[in-house]
This record gives sequence, structure tokens and C-alpha cells, in this order.
Amino acid sequence: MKSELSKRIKPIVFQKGELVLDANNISKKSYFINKGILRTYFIKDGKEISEYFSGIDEWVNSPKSFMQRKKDIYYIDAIEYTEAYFINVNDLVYLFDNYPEMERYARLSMGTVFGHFMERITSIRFTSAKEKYIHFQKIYSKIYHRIPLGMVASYLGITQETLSRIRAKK
Amino acid sequence: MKSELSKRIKPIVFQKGELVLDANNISKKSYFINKGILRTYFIKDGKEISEYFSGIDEWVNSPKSFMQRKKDIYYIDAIEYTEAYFINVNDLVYLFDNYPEMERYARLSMGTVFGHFMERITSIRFTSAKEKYIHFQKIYSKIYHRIPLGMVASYLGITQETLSRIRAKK
DNA sequence: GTAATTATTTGATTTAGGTCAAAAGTTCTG
DNA sequence: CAGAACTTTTGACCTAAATCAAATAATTAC
Repeated sequence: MKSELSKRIKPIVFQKGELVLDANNISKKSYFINKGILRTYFIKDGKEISEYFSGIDEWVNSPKSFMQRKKDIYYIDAIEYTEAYFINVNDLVYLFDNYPEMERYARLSMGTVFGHFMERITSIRFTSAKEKYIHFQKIYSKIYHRIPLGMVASYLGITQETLSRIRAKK
Repeated sequence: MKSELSKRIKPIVFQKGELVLDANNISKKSYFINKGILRTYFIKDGKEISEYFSGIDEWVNSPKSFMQRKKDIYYIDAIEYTEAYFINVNDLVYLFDNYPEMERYARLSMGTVFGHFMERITSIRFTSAKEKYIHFQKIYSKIYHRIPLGMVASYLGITQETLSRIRAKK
């Protein structure tokens, strides 16, 4: 089974600032990051709003687009030089269909992802800007210092100025 | 296949205010609502915070708990008299294992659910209290008027007073 | 290496929504 | 149906974070 997976997985690199997925296209590849950071974002009133960041050992795609094979609003880009592997959606479905344990594993992982989403919703709803930033640092403990302030601010839903002031106070 | 599903599904009713799932237990049943409204909530600083509401034709469980068979923080209760069907997690897994088309359907539905979560995160991050309420009315167009103000306010992450004032201005 | 962008910080001012308190309305319960 | 127990509304006041504006600082490009 391992070989079945490795047979369908290919390496790819992205330079800093390079677009990984354009929202005008359907997300047909899922990337597994080996090094670097990818950012999922969308455009609102002409501004880029960061939805989340993904670092080493994480899978990245535009979930709804990838699963339902239709367009969604999300772009993905590399905020630093990134090395990854990718698998095509067709190959992934093939593996799911032929290796039930993979399907089961994926289903289980969904629980974790749902958990993260629900936690994040809570974090956004009931916390001050400062607490949001602290929570962000916890969630992204390994990469938060490599993400530009403006992107972090849009991820948190606060202004750059506010975030700058929060960071200034130690 | 339909009969396989119907064989494993049983009817159940809940009275107004009745607890459907206690966070001290693992979520082992998934409910499909036929009539009424269930609310998923958690306790923060001694207060009930509504996470979301579920109405007719929707499946309800505590996602992370249900999928990973461990405890999570969510309670579920009935905010009005509710009629539903339920299926046990074991039976559902049996169906998934034996009817790949069900598994595939579930995987597809996940895309929709992810989409909702991501939309909600956006709705929370970048909108005023009033816009949040308007969005809530849109999302829950069929049931929003049956949900008590306090529960709506905690769902939106605003105070009761603010919501009351928003509703007062036409 | 210097000009030109782009990102971050700092300051002054405004405002949406929170807090606290009390009144009015509703709905349970015996 | 009357009192208790919630739920919702209204009022006065306050605070966290937004906005607007401009000064630094850091990257990037030539």
C-alpha cells in the first residue's frame, strides 16, 4: 500500500510569493508540505484575507473545491520557498476506493479538522485581540514568527495597527 | 441498500429542554431531525454558548466525539419538542464499510460542511453585530424566529442587549 | 548601493459594542 | 390564576479596537 501511495505522489517546489492555486481554477491537487509555508487566502474588497497557514507535514488544498470538484473563493500561495509533494484528486479517490483503511484514516482525520474549526470559531467569537494573537501563536507555534504581520492581522480579523501595538507591549 | 439503512435507523422524540447529549459522554448516535430544533452548545465561564442549531432534514452529533469516539466539550439539547431518527455509530461504520457509495456520499457532504465552517469564520471575523444577525437570519431562514434571543446572541458572540437593540431598530 | 516599493510603528481621534443596572414582558408551576 | 422565575428591553456610561494620518524601517529592484 505504501508503494501505491508513493507511486502517485510527486515532488514540487514553490518560490516565495508563487501562486499555488488560483481561485479561478478547481483545486485538483493536494499538497503535502515538506518545508516552507503555504497560505490559503481570499480576496475581500480588493484585500487579501488570510484564511489559514500550513506548514511542514500538513496537507493543503481548497477543501470544498477539492472535494466537490467545483470552484471556490480560495487562493493558495507560498509565503516562503516551499518544498512539497502532491497527489491528484483522481489518484486519491482511487486509493480511497481500493484501500478502505485509507478511507477510514481520512474519515478519522476529519474529526480533528472539525475540532480545529470549532475551536477557531470559539477563539474568534469570545476573545480580545490580544488573546486572539496569543491563541494564534499557540496554534502556529512552529511558524508564527515567519508570517508577515499584515497576513497575521487579516487572519485574526484585526487591523495591522492593533496587532503592531499588541506586539509592542512585550 | 435503502432497507439496510432503514433497518438500522430508529425513531426518538425529545421534549422541549431535554438533553440529547451530555458532554460527559461520548457521542455515539447521530440524529436526523424530522421536526423541531436541536442546539449544540458548550459551557464557558458557567454560561451556555450556542455553537449552532439544527432543524428538519439535518444530521446532528458532536462531530469530533462521534468520529473519534472520545469525549468533547459539546452538549446537545432540544429547544422545542423534536422528533428524530437516530443511527448508532457502529451501524453507520458498518454501512460505510459495506456500501462504498454511502462512504463517497459522506465524503462529498464533508465538502459542504467545510464550506459552511469557512463561511462562518468569515462572517464572524469581518462583520458588524448587525451584519452577523442578518447573516444568521439568512443561514437559519426557516427556524431563526423560533430560537430565543439569548441563544442567538451567544451564537453570534454578542451580548443580549446589543442583539435586542439591533432587533428594535426595525 | 541607492532609489523605490512595501511593511511596520506611532499618534490622535472616533465609535461600535460591552458593562452595569433596572424596568417591563413572558412563561412556568402549583 | 397568582406568584416565581426567567427573558427581553431600555438607559447611562465606558472601553477596546477601528480609522485616519504620517513617520520609520525593511525589502526589493535596478
